[in-house]
Amino acid sequence: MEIYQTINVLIVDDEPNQLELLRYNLKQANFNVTSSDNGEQAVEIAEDILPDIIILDWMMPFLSGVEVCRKLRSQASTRQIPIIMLSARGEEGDRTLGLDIGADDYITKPFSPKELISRIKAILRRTRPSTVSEVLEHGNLKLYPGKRLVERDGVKINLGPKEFNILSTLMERPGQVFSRTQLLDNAWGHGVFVEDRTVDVHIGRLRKALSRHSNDKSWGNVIRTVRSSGYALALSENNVVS
Amino acid sequence: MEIYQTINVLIVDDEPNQLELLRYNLKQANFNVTSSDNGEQAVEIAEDILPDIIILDWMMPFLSGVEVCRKLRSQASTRQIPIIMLSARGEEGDRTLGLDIGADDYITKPFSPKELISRIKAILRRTRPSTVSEVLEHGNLKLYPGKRLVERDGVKINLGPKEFNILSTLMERPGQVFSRTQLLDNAWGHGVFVEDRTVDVHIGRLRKALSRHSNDKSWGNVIRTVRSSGYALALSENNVVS
DNA sequence: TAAAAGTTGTCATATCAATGTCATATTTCT
DNA sequence: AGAAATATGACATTGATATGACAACTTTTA
Repeated sequence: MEIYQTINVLIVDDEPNQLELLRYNLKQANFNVTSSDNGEQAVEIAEDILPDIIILDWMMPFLSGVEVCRKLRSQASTRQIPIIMLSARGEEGDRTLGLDIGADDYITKPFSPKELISRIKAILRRTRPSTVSEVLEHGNLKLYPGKRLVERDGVKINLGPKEFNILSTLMERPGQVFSRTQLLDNAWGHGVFVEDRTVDVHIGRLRKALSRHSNDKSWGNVIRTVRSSGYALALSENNVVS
Repeated sequence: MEIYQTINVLIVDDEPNQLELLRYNLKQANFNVTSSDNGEQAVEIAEDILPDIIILDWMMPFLSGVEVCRKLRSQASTRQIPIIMLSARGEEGDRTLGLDIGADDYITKPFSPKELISRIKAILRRTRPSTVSEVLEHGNLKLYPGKRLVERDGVKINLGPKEFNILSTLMERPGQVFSRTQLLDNAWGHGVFVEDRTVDVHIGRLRKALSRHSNDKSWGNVIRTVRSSGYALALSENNVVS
C-alpha cells in the first residue's frame, strides 16, 4: 500500500540503538519521523506537533510508557492520536494494562520492521483513512485525498480548500457527528481564531456545491445537521422513522 | 477526543482550601462540580445526584474516606460510581487498603491538577460506556453515541437532542432508576432552571418516537415508569411478578 | 503588474425544529 | 372513592440553523 499524504510519526524510546533503527525503517517507508528519548519531552513534542501516530516504548526510566500514554490521553489535543506500545517479551501480562490505558496496539519485541509498518498502516486505515487511501467513497461521491479532488458520478466538483477539508473530515468517518469545534480543528488547523458559526456557512457552501447541476435534490442532504451537536455525513436515508 | 457530555464530579474534602483548589481546577477542565466537606453529607449527595466520579480525601474527621467508600460500595445505587482517593504522603502503606476497599485509583498529595484530571479521564474512559463504545444495545434498540443515532430493528429513529440524551443516559445503565432531577442533570446539564415535570413530557415524546410506526405495542414500554421515583430502561419482560 | 476571479470570515435576517409549561385526562395506590 | 402521581395534547416561545450580502484577502490570469 502506498501512502498518499505525509504522515508524521513520533517515536519514543530511551535506547539510542532502537531509536535509530526505528527511525531508519520508518523513513524508508516514507514516514516523517520525529523522535524523543524520554517521556517528558515526548509529551511536549506530541502536544506541539500533533503527530498522526506515536510509537512508544513500554519500559523507560522516569516517565514510563504507561504514564506517557496516560498524559497524552488526558489532553484534548492529543487524546485521539493513536499509540502503539512496544514491549519486551515477558511483560506479556501488561498487555491488558497497556490497552486499558488507551494504547491502540501493542507489539512485542523483537519485531520486524515490516510488521511494525503494517500495523501502523492498519491503524491509520482506521483512524485517518485519507492518509492511506487513494480514494474515499460514499455513494456516488468520490474524494481523492492526494489529488484534492471530489467527484460526483464521475463529474468533478470544485470546492474551496476549506470545503474540501470539511468534506474529507466527514468522509473519514461516515455517520460520525463532528462538533463545529472539531471541524474547525480538522479543516482549519489548530489554534485558529474563527467563529464556530463560520462552519455553518461553509457547510452551506459545501451543500450547494454538492447539489449544483443536479436535479437530484438528495445531494444537498449528503450532510446531516445534528441539532445542538454539529454535522455528519448522512448514512442512507432508507428506513427512517421520524 | 473531547468531552461530549457533562460529567458530574463530587469532591469531598474537609479542608476548605484544598476543596476550593480542586473545585477550581475541575471547573477549568469543564467538569460539573459538586462538593462536600464531610463524609456523611457526601454519601447523601452521592445517592442524590449520582455523580460520574467521586474524589475522596482519605483523612477526614468523623467519617473517614475509607468509611465513605465502604458506604458507597454497600449501596446498589452508588456501588459502581468510580472513586479516586486522595492521601497525604507517608500513608503509602494504606494504598493497598484503599484499593482493596474499592477505590478505583489512588493519588498521593501533593499532586498536580493535571495529573488528577488525567486520572479522572482515564477512569471515565473505562467506566462511561457512551464516551467510548461505538454502540449501546438493548433488545432491538441500538444507540450510537458518536453518530447521535438511534435504531429500532435497523430502522432509524429521529429524536430531538433532549430525548436522545435521556435515552442515552438510561441505556448507559439499563434497569437503573433515574430520578427526574438526575435526568435533568444528565440530559440538560447542570444548573438549568427547568421544571421536574418537564421530564415527563420528554419521556412521553421519547416513548412515542420509539413506538411510532410499529404494531408491537411493547415498544412504548421500553421505558419503565417507577412511581414516585423516576424512570428506568425496562429489563426483559421475563421474570416479572405481577 | 494590474485586473479578474475565487475564497474566506462575519454579520443580519429568515426559517424552522425543539422545548417548556400549562391544563386536563388518565392511571395507580390505599 | 379519593388522593397523588403520571400521561398527554396544545401552544407560545426559545434557540439553533440556513442563507444572502459584503468586505477583506489570495490566487490566477492577462
